[in-house]
Amino acid sequence: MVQKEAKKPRGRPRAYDPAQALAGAQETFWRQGYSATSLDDLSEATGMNRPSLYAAFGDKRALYLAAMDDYVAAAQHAMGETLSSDAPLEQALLQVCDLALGLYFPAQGGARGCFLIGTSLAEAMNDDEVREKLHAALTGFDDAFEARFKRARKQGEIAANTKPAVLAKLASAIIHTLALRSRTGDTRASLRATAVAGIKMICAAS
Amino acid sequence: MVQKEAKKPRGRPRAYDPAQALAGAQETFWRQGYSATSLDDLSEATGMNRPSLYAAFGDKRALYLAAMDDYVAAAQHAMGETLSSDAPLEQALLQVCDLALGLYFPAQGGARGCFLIGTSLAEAMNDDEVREKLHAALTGFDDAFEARFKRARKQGEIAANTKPAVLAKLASAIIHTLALRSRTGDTRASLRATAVAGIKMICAAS
DNA sequence: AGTTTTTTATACAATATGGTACAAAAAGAA
DNA sequence: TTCTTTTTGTACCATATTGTATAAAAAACT
Repeated sequence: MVQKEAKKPRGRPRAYDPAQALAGAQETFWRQGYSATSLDDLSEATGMNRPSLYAAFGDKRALYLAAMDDYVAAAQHAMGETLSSDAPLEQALLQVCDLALGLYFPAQGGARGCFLIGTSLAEAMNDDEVREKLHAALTGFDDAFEARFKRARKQGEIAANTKPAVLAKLASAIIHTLALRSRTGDTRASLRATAVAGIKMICAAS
Repeated sequence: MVQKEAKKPRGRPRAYDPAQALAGAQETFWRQGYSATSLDDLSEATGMNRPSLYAAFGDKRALYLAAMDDYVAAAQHAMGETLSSDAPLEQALLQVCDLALGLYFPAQGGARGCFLIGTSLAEAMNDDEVREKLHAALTGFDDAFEARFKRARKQGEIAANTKPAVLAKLASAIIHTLALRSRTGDTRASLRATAVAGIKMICAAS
């Protein structure tokens, strides 16, 4: 246990939970996009009033960047966990796709696609930091796939003359098409079928 | 010739060219996104003042929808032309990717990615008509690929037991990853390499 | 109890934004 | 020339939006 309630802070206690507030803001950005989300929307989604929002996260842009970081960190972690399992390559890749589909099709509230691709892509041209963060995130996913393909090659799951970096880009392309299409009205089942076909092709070609 | 200047209209002549104005508005939406583009931006980009904009296109949303239609029609047309050539499958697919890359990396002004994926995806959650248009556009690209794969199967370019609809989705996935990544800072050369690898894999697996 | 510290809640200011009214301008028609 | 038609240009309105000032509230500290 990591020292819970180590010491009560001095002033009036916060009326919100920071992590929960960030999650609420993230959800709102996710659904509406960055520019189309107002501070009133964020205030309502977080349960925080305007001055508290500013004190806790800074301005709207800083809050969005924090939401990006949160999303990327969670996705990276989950992906890393999944790909580091002992499952065979094809199965592991499909598990990553299912992980993604789980994010894109939440249990309640209707399809929402990928937070990054759905919202950051539009802002990437207006904000260099957003673009760089997005680029770094996509590259990070590539790297995770590449590491798994390297292991697969070493373990003889795929041919020795295959290129892990290239296979990783193609695996990412599958994720990208899921990320897009899940936000446009495609069904989860149809996307999973595409993912299965893509993964089979990648593994068969290796 | 299709009767040029058939008859001069009655009132004061327009100070703008409608097609050129639409192109200017499209470029602005493309770079900044829908929500982040103001009427002042559009007024400057088109060279039209506000009332003329409204008279010609309706409100901001109608102008954006017109820009979507214009983009989709042009893309569909170019893709159809390219895929209807006598070029072998692999070459034709690569030509489509080069077509896309040409759009995503204009001769001047820096990379901008795909208009649809870069801007419509963010609005798709706020506007059903945008989402449906986007979905129809992506499906249209799928269909164009599928038609070419069907021809390839009939002509013996690919195996008889392949599924054109599935291959089309995977070809679209290649386009999608190019559309995304070109907006995040990837180089055109690196994306073309990914496209080549993806197309080879699709054709090899068939 | 009184002081200090931190957060909350309300209100407000400055600007940005979407959209429109209205008169002047530029053309053809009579 | 005079009238009609259509577009332009400016100004304007109502609202939305971002960001902040200020005082009350809620806690710990002395």
